[in-house]
Amino acid sequence: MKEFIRVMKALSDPTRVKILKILEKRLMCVCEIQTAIGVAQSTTSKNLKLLEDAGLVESQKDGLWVNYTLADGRQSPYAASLLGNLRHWLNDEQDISTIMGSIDQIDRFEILNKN
Amino acid sequence: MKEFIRVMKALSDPTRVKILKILEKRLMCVCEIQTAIGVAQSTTSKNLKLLEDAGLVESQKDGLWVNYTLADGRQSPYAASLLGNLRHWLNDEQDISTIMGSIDQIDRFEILNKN
DNA sequence: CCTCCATATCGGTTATTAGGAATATATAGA
DNA sequence: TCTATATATTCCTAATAACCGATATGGAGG
Repeated sequence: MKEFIRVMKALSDPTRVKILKILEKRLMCVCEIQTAIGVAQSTTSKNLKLLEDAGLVESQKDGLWVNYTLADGRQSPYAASLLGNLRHWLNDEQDISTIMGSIDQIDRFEILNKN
Repeated sequence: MKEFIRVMKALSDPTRVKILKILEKRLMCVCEIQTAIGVAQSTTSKNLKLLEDAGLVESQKDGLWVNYTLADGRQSPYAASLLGNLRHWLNDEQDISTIMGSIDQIDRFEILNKN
């Protein structure tokens, strides 16, 4: 039950759903994701942690970067099923398609974090 | 997006998931559901409203009773898909199977609301 | 060792949510 | 019309969640 609830909770926030949708396109580091969805770095990081705990995304360190991808679904059947559904869902949403269209212009080497 | 989020939010609470699981067995009125899951009447009613707004359950008045059933899915494709998945999911959970096993002993004509 | 940079974590604030008790609504029956 | 009953709604409280700014962590390079 807890595992199921964790997945549903992770999916019940627009910011996190947006993250999952852009990761359908390609692997991204935290700062690229942050740029794409437009929230603070700490918020991005925390949301990614929630998604990872739910088995929806996976991370891999690469030097200073941490690259996130959609999970392969081995950790949670609920996550696997929902990730599959999400591929067809929400693609027509204005919100989502705008963000997904902007991804090609996002490049980690051009991102400077302003503090 | 809002529709999707509503469904996910509705599914991210154990009490509401329990309600959906017992409705897989049969149509039930509010007081039967309340008895099955063991929360206050107002809580039951409120959770049913959330489930109905998400397109996961439907209600029909029958005199004083209001009977709830799982929705047919016409209102929301997200709800339809998740309801389908839920049928196979969580059946082995201790929590769930106990509640589902108790349903046969619940009868609206034997329920007295103690205030 | 010192600094820079990407990411993670902490602290605090505000908004949302779940729950119960009490009250309101509506239907059925005397 | 009066009463009893099932459900919905309101009000309040406690717990949870989302967000940001600030700080901590840890790898890379000088």
